[in-house]
Amino acid sequence: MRIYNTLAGEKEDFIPLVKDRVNMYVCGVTVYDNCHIGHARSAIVFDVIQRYLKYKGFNVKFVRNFTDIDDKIINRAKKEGIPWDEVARKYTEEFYNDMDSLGVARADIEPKATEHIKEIIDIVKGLIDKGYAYEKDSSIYFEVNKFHEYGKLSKRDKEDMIAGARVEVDERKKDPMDFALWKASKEGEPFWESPWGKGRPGWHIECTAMSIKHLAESFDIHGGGADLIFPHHENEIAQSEAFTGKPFVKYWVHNGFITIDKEKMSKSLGNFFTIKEVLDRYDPEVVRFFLLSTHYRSPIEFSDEQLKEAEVSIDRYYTTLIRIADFSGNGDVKDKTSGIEKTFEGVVNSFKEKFQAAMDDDFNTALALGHIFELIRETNRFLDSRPSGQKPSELISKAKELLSEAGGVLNIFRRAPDEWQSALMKSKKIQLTGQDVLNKIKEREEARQKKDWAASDAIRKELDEKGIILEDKKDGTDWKIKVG
RNA sequence: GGCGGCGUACCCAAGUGGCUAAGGGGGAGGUCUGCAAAACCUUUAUGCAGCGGUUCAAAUCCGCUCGCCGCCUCCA
Repeated sequence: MRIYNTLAGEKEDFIPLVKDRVNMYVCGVTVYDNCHIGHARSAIVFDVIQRYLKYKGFNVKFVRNFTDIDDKIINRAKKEGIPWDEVARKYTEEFYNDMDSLGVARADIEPKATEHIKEIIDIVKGLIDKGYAYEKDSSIYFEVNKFHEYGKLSKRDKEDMIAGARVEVDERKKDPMDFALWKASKEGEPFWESPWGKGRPGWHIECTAMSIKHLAESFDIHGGGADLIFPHHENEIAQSEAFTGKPFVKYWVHNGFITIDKEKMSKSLGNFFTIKEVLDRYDPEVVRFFLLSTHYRSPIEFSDEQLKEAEVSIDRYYTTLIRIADFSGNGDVKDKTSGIEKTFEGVVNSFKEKFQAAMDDDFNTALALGHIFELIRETNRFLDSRPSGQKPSELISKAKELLSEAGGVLNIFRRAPDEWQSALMKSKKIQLTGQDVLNKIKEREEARQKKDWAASDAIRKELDEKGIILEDKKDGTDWKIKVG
């Protein structure tokens, strides 16, 4: 297995610190507002990574934190006129609502910053004792100059950054690059007692405290969005390695951004969609599929067109499932082994290997989906050849299992076709009920018996305009939701 | 200004030295059908931003040019 390691700047063989075990920490969200679709990408990417590692047989311990104390939370509380911890509680709940919809599994441990104040204070104390941190006006700062490897993750040196002239000037710091480990609280702000007076933790220190506590001083994978590389993860490395004297993380994994008109989706630009807004129009599985159809490190352009394509793709899967269910095994081709069967057998037998090879190569979900659709196409092709006998039945059920297994890793393709149809009715806000449609089908069938094609086609057209497609089959007429 | 990434068909998107450049969507033609839909078949990049170079061999490595984006500030 190979993983792109931001620290190394290239793909590396994945060798966990302890054989067969993976300790993994992913930066979660700051709970001050509803999540947007960019948060969904990060959550889904690491959800799939976590699922795949478990699928491969690793004993995975997955930690994803909540930042529940921060300037943004305090500001939000002021704005809404409610207590800061009420803001955190509310948006933690919203986070769960969104992530549950999207099929993002709960992490094994989901720690909160405010539940680790003691651990944070201990680490800050330790850093002061070791000479890496200093106090100024009851706040504690990490002295970046003392940590000589500073910049090794983001690949830059201090001079470059200062030349950027965008470093915030804070008179209390010895050096503009120094960052706060502990912030003295201002009047009216939330605080915890500390050896330096009333204050609260800085942003970066919580991840050091929580990852060390729940995983170890050194662990395997640390993930998050690419925008966390600097300063957040760079600072985590500095304070963690200064504190423990050990390498902090072996593999740093970062997901790319979602863009709108080629620009990064972000709160400050205002060009974002919340998860709730998107889920109002598309089924969660569609969103998930869309996000997995591009490699996790590449930017992905958010667009209706692409979401509709994802919807069509998923529908193709469920349509094939229906065809498989309809397969009787009593085709009229008595033939032993056709060329089509040989091809199908080959695709079935090589699928798992190809799927795993794709996922083993830095979690290439886009390639994995390509293999999935090759299998779907071959399954349809084989079904079209109307095979009969036991071997075809076995091959088809094996194909079905393989699709289901791969879908399980990506956490898509988990429903029955009729559940998918119901979900589409909801997301497309179709007003008709199933019974309405059946009545129309019956009416049309009567017209068809009389060979009144005009009346028959009028009904088809009427339903089509309402988003319903009719499919005439040998033993009756089926209907489905129009996708795309 | 510093650092980094990207540019593959009409659209999306894999592919980072070597069989005929995955897969999906769209278009065109066809099979099937009362007509459709679905499915399948054929077709849609002698070429991977451009120009040079390395190599027996490059979309893939190197150099330059053009274009786009990100990070350097809270940010998934």
